[in-house]
Amino acid sequence: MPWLIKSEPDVFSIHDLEKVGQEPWSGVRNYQARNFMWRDMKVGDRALFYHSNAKPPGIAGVAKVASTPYPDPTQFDKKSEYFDPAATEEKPRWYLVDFEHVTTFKELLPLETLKADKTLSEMLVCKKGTRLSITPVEKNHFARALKMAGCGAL
DNA sequence: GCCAACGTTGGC
DNA sequence: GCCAACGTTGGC
Repeated sequence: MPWLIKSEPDVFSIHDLEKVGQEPWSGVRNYQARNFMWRDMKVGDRALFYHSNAKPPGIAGVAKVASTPYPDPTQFDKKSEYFDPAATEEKPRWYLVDFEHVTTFKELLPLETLKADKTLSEMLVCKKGTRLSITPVEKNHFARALKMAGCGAL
């Protein structure tokens, strides 16, 4: 199943992912988003990489799931901003997967463009008040986004 | 910087 | 288990 993952480019952008190649998607502290990673994501699944809180916001490229889920190590790290005192190694609360870089779009596909598109405006990320950092994406939306970004099939 | 949307927390 | 208060997200 295709996905959309959000990241603030000031914190971690598609270019950062391209540089490191692969990255543990740590810091997700929302149960719904966690459940997607923990329960529904499969190795090889593609994800649109969305730049949020950016000027302009939009889809910046594509990543793919590169690991099975495992406990987010930052929940055990007292020095991390993502530390969760309620989580233990025996009973972790937060899980993550690794993402691997697939493609950086030549040009960002802006939110404004998505909203103006009949098909893509149906995506959750286009709807008002969708704060979820990970959302499932319909196959045809995924394909349409790639097409609009000038990428063929990946 | 504003504020609407919405998830989480905690008192009861 | 309700719900008000609070915190965060994220576009504008």
